[in-house]
Amino acid sequence: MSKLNKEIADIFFKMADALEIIGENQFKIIAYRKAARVISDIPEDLRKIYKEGKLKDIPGIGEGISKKIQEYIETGSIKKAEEVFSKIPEGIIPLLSVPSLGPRTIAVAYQKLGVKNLKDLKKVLKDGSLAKLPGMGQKKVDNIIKGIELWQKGKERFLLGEIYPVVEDIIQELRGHKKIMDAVPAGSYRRMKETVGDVDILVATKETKKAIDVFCSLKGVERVLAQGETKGSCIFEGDIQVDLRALPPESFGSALQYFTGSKAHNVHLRGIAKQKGLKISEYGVFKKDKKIAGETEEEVYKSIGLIWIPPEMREDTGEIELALEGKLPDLVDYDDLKGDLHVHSKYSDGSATLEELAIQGRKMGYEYIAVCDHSQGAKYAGGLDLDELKKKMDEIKKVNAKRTGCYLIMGAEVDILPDGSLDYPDEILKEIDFVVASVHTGFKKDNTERILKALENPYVHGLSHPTGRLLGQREGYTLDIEAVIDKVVQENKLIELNAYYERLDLYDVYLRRAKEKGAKFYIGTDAHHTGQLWMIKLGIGMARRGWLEKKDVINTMGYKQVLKFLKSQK
DNA sequence: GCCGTTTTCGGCCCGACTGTTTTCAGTCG
Repeated sequence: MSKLNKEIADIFFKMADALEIIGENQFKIIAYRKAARVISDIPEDLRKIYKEGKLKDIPGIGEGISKKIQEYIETGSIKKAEEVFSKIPEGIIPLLSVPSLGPRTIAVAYQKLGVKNLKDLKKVLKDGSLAKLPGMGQKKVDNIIKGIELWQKGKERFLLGEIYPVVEDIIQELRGHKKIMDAVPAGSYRRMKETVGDVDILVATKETKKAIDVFCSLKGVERVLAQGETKGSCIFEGDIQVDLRALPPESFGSALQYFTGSKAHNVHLRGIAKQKGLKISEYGVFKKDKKIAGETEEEVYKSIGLIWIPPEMREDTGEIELALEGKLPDLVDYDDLKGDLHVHSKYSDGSATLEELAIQGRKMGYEYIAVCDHSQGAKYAGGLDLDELKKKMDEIKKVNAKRTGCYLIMGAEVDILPDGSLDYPDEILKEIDFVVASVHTGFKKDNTERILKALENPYVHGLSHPTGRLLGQREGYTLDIEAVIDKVVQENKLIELNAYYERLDLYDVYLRRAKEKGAKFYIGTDAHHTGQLWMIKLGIGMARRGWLEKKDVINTMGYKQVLKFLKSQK
């Protein structure tokens, strides 16, 4: 997302929050949130769209908001927004995310008790003054106090890759139980979002209470928070909260659809249902009082005239319109990949030998793994000098000749130097079967020119972790991503979808953009030991979020075909 | 504030639960 888009989206998000506290019309608030979300999802700079006079073509942006965008582009601020923000203190807006505390209560606390921030709020909770106000009471106050504790403890979301193995284990265990007919994770986890708040799992069962009891006594459970008839909630190792909902099979599909979200996707679906005189809830699709669907997700979608939409696409960014026409993309699937195209070995900073990688690759059902170790300048990561490079080439030939594992492809992750040249001379690059280039230094500067130049090198196949982001640690480096994508396409190069759990780079918004522009992709885990190769699943999830199809991802080719393809690129 | 095969005005997504009440407002997912 461009810097401008982010600034404007942030203002609209904040406006929605502020208007909520002020008590503005609910639908106006929804409109601002929708506009903010849509803007966050647009890869092109709003300035460009504005100049083309096409702001109002963006769904969710009409007369009022387009004028405000124009005002921001021309003057750097929005009068209406400043006016709204001046009405309420800065410190109370974040309080909206405290569980059990909503905009109405915040407004009352501000107006009647002068609460301006978290500190003030804690005071009026403690001294009993909030409890005395009409409509309030001790129980409400207690819940808010608990809410604040929860909020302060668990502000950050988990990275998908941190919780993925834990959740997969839970799912396997639940599925193994005879009273449980099916167990499926829902929510942002199922949509494969790169960060996840808490995890919702749904089970289909005729004995809901029993299923909840099974869940609450799983081996990984550290603490049981709630254990009722249809819902259970536990803290698992690593402070991961998992909620379980047990449902009868006849409403499993509608519940799964409902709890998978996203919220925006569901709101849109309900609008369509309503137009048709139908009603969707977690219990099913209803025509008047008659239930017409609910057992499977497929029939829920079908009942309102859509084909089933893969969970990773359910963000209301155009997938519903396509599903109405029956024209969804045929997404790359979790078992489509024939190999991993970015792995490190002991030669640089990985821990596995070449043979170990080959053997593990075969176990995973791969035809090949590309071993892309660091280049000579990357001293911090044990980059290979020219002698080591030669040695590695020989060893790869030997391992491949033995056929004990999958094939290894001789690769290198070559540093892009500050001037845009590469960290091996061309006559060496020429000998390497798969050359990916990446930036590992100089994050503060604008890296566009440097990357564009590197992409002109005839021996480079692809660009690795293009934005350089590290989730929860740093934003990507400054980069004109549109220019980079254009260059990749123009030079017939590949873009990496780096599946390492902290990277997931490129990510959904830009993947879609790059696909639209005709780019091709490879997926690599950037694994540094064999225990990280499973992360390919995170990469495929992200690919699906970016609407990539099998034909867009070269890892779907077999060994010979992929080698041929790489040769054809030079 | 957005939007349009019942509409340029009058709609805009649904149900459960909780806590405060005695018919409902607020919060959540």
